[in-house]
Order: sequence, then C-alpha cells, then structure tokens
Amino acid sequence: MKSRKPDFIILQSPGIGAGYQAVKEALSRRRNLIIIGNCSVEYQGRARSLLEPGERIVLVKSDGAMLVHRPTGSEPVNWQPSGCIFKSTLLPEAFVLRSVRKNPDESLAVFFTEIQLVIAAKLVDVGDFNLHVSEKELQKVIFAQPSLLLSDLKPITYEKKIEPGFVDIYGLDSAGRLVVAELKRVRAGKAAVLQLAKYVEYLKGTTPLRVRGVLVAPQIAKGVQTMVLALGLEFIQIDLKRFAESVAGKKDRKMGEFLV
Amino acid sequence: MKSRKPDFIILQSPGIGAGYQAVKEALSRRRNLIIIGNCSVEYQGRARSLLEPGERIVLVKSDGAMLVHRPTGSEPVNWQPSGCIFKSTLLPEAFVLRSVRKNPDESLAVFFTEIQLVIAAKLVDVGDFNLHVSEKELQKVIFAQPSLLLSDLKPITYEKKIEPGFVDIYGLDSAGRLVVAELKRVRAGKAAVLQLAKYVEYLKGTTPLRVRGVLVAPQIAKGVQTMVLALGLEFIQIDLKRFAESVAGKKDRKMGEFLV
DNA sequence: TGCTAAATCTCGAAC
DNA sequence: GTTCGAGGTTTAGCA
Repeated sequence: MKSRKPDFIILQSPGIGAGYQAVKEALSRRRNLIIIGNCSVEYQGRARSLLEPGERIVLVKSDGAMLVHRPTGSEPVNWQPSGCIFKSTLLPEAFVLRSVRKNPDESLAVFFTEIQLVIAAKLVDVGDFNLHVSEKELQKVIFAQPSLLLSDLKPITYEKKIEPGFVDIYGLDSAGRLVVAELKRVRAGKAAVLQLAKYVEYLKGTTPLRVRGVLVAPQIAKGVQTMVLALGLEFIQIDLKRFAESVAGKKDRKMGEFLV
Repeated sequence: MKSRKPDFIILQSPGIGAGYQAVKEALSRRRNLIIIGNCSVEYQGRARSLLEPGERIVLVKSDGAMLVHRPTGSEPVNWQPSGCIFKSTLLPEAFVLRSVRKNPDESLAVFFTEIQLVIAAKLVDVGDFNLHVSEKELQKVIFAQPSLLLSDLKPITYEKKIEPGFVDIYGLDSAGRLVVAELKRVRAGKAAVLQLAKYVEYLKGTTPLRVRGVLVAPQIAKGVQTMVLALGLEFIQIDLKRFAESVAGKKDRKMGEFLV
C-alpha cells in the first residue's frame, strides 16, 4: 500500500489576521480549504439571504466551489458553485471571504469574527465514479431487451421527441399497435400518468395506428391505478433489481469486449 | 467580543486504528466530524454507486447527516441525510464508516485505507437564517399590496388550490373579472404560460365571471410573449428589487410591532 | 447559450 | 406517513 506524504497546513485558533493570511495563501495555491469559525453570511443574487453569526464549517474547493455548512442538515446553508472568483479582505474585527460570479450575477460573503481552525490541503482524487440504474439506463436496457417489459414489444426508438415532450420508449407490439412507454425509477404518481396520457393523446392525432400507453415503474401511488384504467392506459410493475442485474450484465459484456 | 474555548480533537495521520477510535468516540458524543483520507465509497438504495479510491473530505454532522466531498464540485459525490444510524468497523486494512436509514432503505459505506486527518468539533450555531424574495414572499407582498401589480386588483386569496394545481394569486378587478396571477421569480417560459392557461381554462368552466389570466415575472422568454397574447393572457413585468424593498419594509414593520 | 427533463434531488407543508 | 410543489434547486444532454 502506497502512502502519500500529507501536504497539509493546520492552524488552530490563528486569529483573524493569521487566518486571513493562510486562507489567501491557500486560495492562490488552489488548495482545498476548510475553515471552522464564528461567522455571519450574506448572499445576494437570484435571491438574497442573511445568516446571523454562529459556528460553521466553510469548505472551499480547488475549483472555486464554496460551501457553508451549519452543524446540522445535509444541505449547505449557503454556497457558490465552482468557477467563482474570491476576494478576501481583512477588516479591524473580521476577515471577509467573498466569492463572486457572473451569469447569474451572484455574490457570497462570509464574515469571520473568530477562526477556530484553518486547514489547507492538496488532495489527489482521480477515482472513477459509477452510478447505476438511472432512468436513462432503464431506457437502454428495455430498448436492448424489450421482452423484459412486454413479450411482444418491438422497440423503434427511445427518448423520442414529440410535441408535448420526450417519450421514453416508442415501439410496436405484435397487434400492430403503437406502444408508448413512460418509465419511472420511483413510484409513479399522478404526474407520470398525466404525462403519458398527454403523449398518447398527441400521438392519436398523428397516426392511424391504435396507440397503447404503458406506464412502467416499480410501484404506483395508491389511487392512481384507477386513473390509469380510466384513461385507457396500462401499468406494468418492474423489479429494479432485475434491471440492475441486466445493467451489470451489459457492463460486464462491454468490459469483456474491451479486454479482447 | 466573547470568545469560546474550542472543543476540538485534531488527529493528524492517526492510522486507521486510532482514527477508528476517534471517530467512534466522536459519533457517540454527537460531535461534528471531518475526516480527510483515502477512501472508496459504496452506496446502495434508490440507486447504486461505486466510487473508486481517492482522497476526499467526509463530513459527519451532529444530526447524523453525512457528506462525501471530492476535491472539486459543489455537490457531494455521495451523501446520506440526517437521522441515519452509523456503524463503524475496523478491518485489517481499512476502517469502514457505514450510515444506514430506512424508508427509503439506503446505506452508504466509506472504506478508509488511509486517514490523513480527523477533526471532532462541538459547534454552536443558533443564528437565524433569512432568505428573501422567494416566490412565497412575492405572493405575500402582492397580496398585501396588490397595487404593486395592478392598480385595481382586490385579492381574495393566494396559493388557492384548484383542480389543475395551485393558483398563486386569485382576486377580482374593478371590472368584476376574476384575476388569476401566476408569479415567477425568474424569467417566465412556455411552461409558466401553459400552467396559467390551464388555470384560466379550468376556472372559465367553474364561474360565470370573465377570467383574466396574468403572468407576472421579471422577464419573459423570447417568443413566449406571442403565446401569451394568442392565449388571451397578459404579461406584467415586475422589478424584483422593488419587491425586495417591500419585503424589507414589511419585515421592519413586523419587527416594530414586536418591539411595542 | 438556451431549453428540457432527471435527481439517491432536498425540504417543507398540507392532508 | 404520504403527497405535492418549490428550490438561489443542480446537473446532464442536446439543439
């Protein structure tokens, strides 16, 4: 196991002057920065916000992204995306870290009156990230193996653009009907049914074929099943785990091809 | 200026054994935790993901929220919301931090093979957070001062539930017409117009009154103006800054009432 | 650049 | 607990 010499700067309770210097230095070196301290925060841009003083964790990433985290909650209370420009200022009683971007015009300012900790670190991270079984992957799997959905489905295309939106799966069944499938990775609700109905209605006006609207999801919200029937649509329940296995199988095959 | 004695534990390159001990201790004490180290990450739940090894910043908050941040990007690569249950395990070559929750059934596991830094901190943060000029605030301001929108508007209610959705503002004008206003804080697009049209069509079927559909936004997407006219609707441009001032005014008044 | 739809969306409120 | 809609949504994929 190879170990890397840590490239860290750690300052404990440096005071706002030394903290300011360390942050400025870290920003110019494009280090990852963690600042813990008492601060208030102002945001101005698409909206405005004001956060009264308190102890927070401020993350500044090497690409310029900035996050202000309170001690609880999974979401940052304030943030700025990557690609922003920083301005740090030392005032008599506070160190101000300001991040600005254009389009949209937004600015985030953190006023530190007390700094408990500054960490500047150079992190190396080139690991691959893979997320499986997105809706798009579902589309591809069903397109490649339509029998997983309907035994007699001959898919024509997926992600087909029609006037009201994008149809997930578009094909023909053995009875010559046009099949329009709306896929949901999560429980299908009213909105999904209405979307499908919209597609079906539109297509009825553009083709002489009979149109078959199929809602595909692992689950359907209660009460929505009756709506499906009332609108002359179908609901097909799928098992995401089975599809995940199909995705894995496809990936393995692809990897095998790559290795040949 | 009052200063608080920092309640910190800082461990630099503790090794996975000592790191494991420190993390376990910090979790049991409900501290905020920052772990920097080389790790791989597995997520399983609504989807699945696998993140290959690399150096990351892992945040664990006192309410059980957990975030895995790569050195770039404003969003965490993996996360788990607050209220999760942690299980930490020490393996021969890795320290595993696992967060589990039910409903939905999800688990996130971080495998540290190297720990560069562990910080456990007790943070105090009770500062108020105020976000101004949200869509809801717009509604309230217009409801309180309808003349900002239309000189002759008598609002009846806002956030009115009708069959196709929620009408932002609902009122009468001096000509006795039912006014339905759809508010957008950002540039209004096709979707906003269609939503408004849907509301107007629905209401025409439920009232003998004439119905006046008003789209309210700081800007309108190009080409959408013609659609507004074609559908017999109106577009009213507003200045968000003016409304922000009204919001501020309202807040001041409220604060004044509070102080009396 | 702009638009559309998805997201492990998250968050809150109403029912 | 479920559902529904908003969000400084963000993000990714195309036209």
